[in-house]
Formats: sequence, C-alpha cells, structure tokens
Amino acid sequence: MLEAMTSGTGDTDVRPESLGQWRDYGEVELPVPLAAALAAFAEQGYHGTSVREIAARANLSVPGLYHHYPSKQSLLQGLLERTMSDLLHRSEVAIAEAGDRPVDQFDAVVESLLRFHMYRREQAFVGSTEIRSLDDGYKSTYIGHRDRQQRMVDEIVFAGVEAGDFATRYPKDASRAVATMCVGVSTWFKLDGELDADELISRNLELARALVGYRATGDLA
Amino acid sequence: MLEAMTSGTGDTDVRPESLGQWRDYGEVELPVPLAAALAAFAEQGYHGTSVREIAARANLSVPGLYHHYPSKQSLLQGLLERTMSDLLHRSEVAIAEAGDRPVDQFDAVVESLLRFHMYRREQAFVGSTEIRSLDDGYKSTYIGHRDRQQRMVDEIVFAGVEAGDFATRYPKDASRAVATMCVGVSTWFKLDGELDADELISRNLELARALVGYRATGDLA
DNA sequence: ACTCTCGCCGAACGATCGCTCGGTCGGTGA
DNA sequence: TCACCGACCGAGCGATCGTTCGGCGAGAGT
Repeated sequence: MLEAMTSGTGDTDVRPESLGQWRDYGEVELPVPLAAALAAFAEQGYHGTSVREIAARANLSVPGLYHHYPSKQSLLQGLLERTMSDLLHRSEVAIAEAGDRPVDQFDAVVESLLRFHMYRREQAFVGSTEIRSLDDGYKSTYIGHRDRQQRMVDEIVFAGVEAGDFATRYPKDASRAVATMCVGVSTWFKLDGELDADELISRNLELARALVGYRATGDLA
Repeated sequence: MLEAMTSGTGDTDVRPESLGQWRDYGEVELPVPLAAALAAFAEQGYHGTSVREIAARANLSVPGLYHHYPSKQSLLQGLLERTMSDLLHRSEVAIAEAGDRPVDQFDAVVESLLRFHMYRREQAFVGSTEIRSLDDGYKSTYIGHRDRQQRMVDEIVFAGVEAGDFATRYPKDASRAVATMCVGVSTWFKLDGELDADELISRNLELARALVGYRATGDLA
C-alpha cells in the first residue's frame, strides 16, 4: 500500500517538508470546556448530558462554564465546527498533494477520512450522531459542510470512472458506500485495539478500491 | 457452519408457497404507544423525547401510556427487541432458503439486511443509534443480538473465501464493511426517493460482492 | 343490583433541567 | 491607592423531566 500513499509525479509547488502534514495527529487541542463536552456527548449524547456534568468534567462551576460559552448548544456547535473544518482542511490538502491522477486522489481522501475517524474518533462520532441535536439555524450550515465532504469523494470517483481507472457501474452509490465505510470506523475503532491504525488503513483502502472497481488490486484475472 | 442453519440438502421440507416471505414488508405492525415512541425517538433521540410527547403522539394521557408500559425505558427496549427479532428472523430464513452455496447465502443476507434497513428504516435507525440509551442490564443482551447478526454475515464470508468464491484478503473487515454499508442505508434512504428499493438492492448487492471479492459480478440484474 | 376489572385521566410529586443573578477574588494600569 | 476587568462561583430561578396517586366510567360476570 505504501507506493500508493504519495503521488508518483512529484509536481506541485508545495514545500516538501510540509508534505503529508494532513497525516499528523497529535494530542487533541481543545479548550477544556469543549473537551469536557466532547467526552460527555460521545458517551451519553447531547440530550443525555447535563450542563452540570460538562462543568464538572471541565473542573468548573456552572456559571464558570457559561462565562466561556453562552449556552449548551454553543458547546455542540463549537465542537462540530472545529471538527468539520479540521476534517475538510485535511481532506483538501491530502487531495491537493496527491497530484492529478484520480486513483492517487482517491487513495488520499480515503486515507485522510480513515485517519480522521480513527485519531479523532470521538469528534467524528459526535459529528455524525448529533446532527439532529443542532438548532435549525446552524444545522443547515453543518449539513452543507458534510455535503461538501461527500462531494469531494464523489467527484474523484466520477473522474476515476471517466479516466477508465474505476470500473464501477454506480459511481454515486459506490462513493457513498466508501464514505459510509470510513465514517463507520468511528463507531467501533479503538486506538489500542488489536488492529493498529496503519494496518486498518491498508485494509480499508483495499476495500474502498474494490467498491469503486479499481483494477490493479490484488485479485487475479 | 452453513449446514447448521436447517436444511442439509438445500431445499425440500420448506413449503414452496411460504418461500421468500422474508422479502415481504407490509405496514408496520406496532402497538400505538410503540409506534409513537418510534417516531419520536427517530426524530429527536431517546433523551430528546419526553414521555409527554410520546403520550400525545399515541393519543393518550401520560398515565394512560404508563398503563401499557411501565417506563420510558421499557418503550425503548420493547421497540428494539421487536426490531432485532424481526431482523434476525428474516435473515435466518433468507439464509436457510438460499441453499448451501456461500454465494447464494451471501446475496440472501445482504438483500435481507438492505430490505430491512429500507422498509423498517426508523426501527433500524433507532436500533443502531440508541444503544447507548439502553439500561446496562438489557444493553448487553441487545449487543449480543447485534453480534449474532454480524456473525451470520462473517461466517458466510469466511465460507465463501474457503470455497474459493470470494477473493478478499480480509474477510473479517470486508464483512464488517458490508454490514456497515447496509446499516448506513437507514441514515439516508427515503422510500419515495428517486431510487426505488429494488434498484437500490441491485446496486448495493453488486457493491457488497465487490467488497468480498466475488468473481462473477458481470451479470445484469 | 352489585362488584370487579380494564382502560384511561387530571393533578401533582420530587428531581433535575438550562440558565442567571449577584456577587468574590486576584491581577493590572494609572 | 484605587478603580477596573476577566475569571470564576453559591444559590436559586422557572420550566420541564419521569413517574405516581387517586379516581372515573364502560362493560362483563354473577
């Protein structure tokens, strides 16, 4: 899988030392209240979490928490906004660095999606399960972000089919299945589990390729 | 593992007129209070739904609702129990009727899973999103049911690989991806959408086959 | 006629919800 | 020295939560 990770044609004007930064995931950098809300939301959901519990997890009193965030809803929105901009940014950079070939771009988004849903598991999980808890105003904005992410995958798959690299008869459905598979990782993956991140990426990349009907996978005939 | 289902030879003792009943989905048959709870849970989640709202949707007063169900939690459990036994039953029958070949059994479970997640969309959705809202006692039982469903798919994929029908290098991961893809349908599918059920089944069956590396995918559907 | 059960409800219980009022406290700048 | 500001909190607001109490009326059994 290694040769598929970085583009074969080293074109681009990007400074080499900054290449692949979209792969780096350090400790989560989140304001204490948001980190507290994240942990609680991931465990019990938005409506299952009380403001008092978030405050306690953040080592704050309830008014202390409200000093930083005006409402419980704003905690959720702040969380999802950071999550989405991080995900979108990483995906865009990954694609941009992958070069022009749809196959390479495909590997890049899929790897980026997978990494994010492993290393930012809780964020990704809350981001996909608590959409219905968002106030109407922000919900449409957020769904717009999600659609943009899906469209990034869609367009690469379409391009791959047009270029003859992907053989699937149903590009749209295959693309959705790829995204679904990646998002699904956040529902069961554990960083200290039996499967390490790189191995899982390698396997699911192969599965994703199979979904779009990529030719040069490990099968015979 | 395959012959453990029922028939040793693949057909015979099943009355032909009852064949394929696992494909039939009429109107949802649910006690009014459960149907009310289902609609509310699907829209706003368990913790986002009040007992008063469920009662109102069921055209009952709150004590009237409690006359039939002892608690809010029992509504959720009753709902998920019916959902799971329906799903498991249909899957088992579908596999049993499919005969001995792993390929046919695979098509059968996948079709059954897909149908269920389309025609029982709300049930399936609540069943996969509200696990964390279950009380500890029943939660483990329910997860056991889920695991059993996943294992049904796993074992068929393993058998298919052993028989040489499936070429995937990662049967376990492919099997999980197949299930994830089917479950994911419940998050976006609309019965009156642009894609009708049969067309969607046909497409996603092809995608599922691709995931496990099934060879002869070329036929029209 | 009487009782009993069944299906149901108005009213209200204590607990908890999201949120706010009116502060205290340790800096910082003038 | 002192006014000021940002960070924080104890206490409590009104509302809503899941749940229960005591009762009502229709119908079946005797």
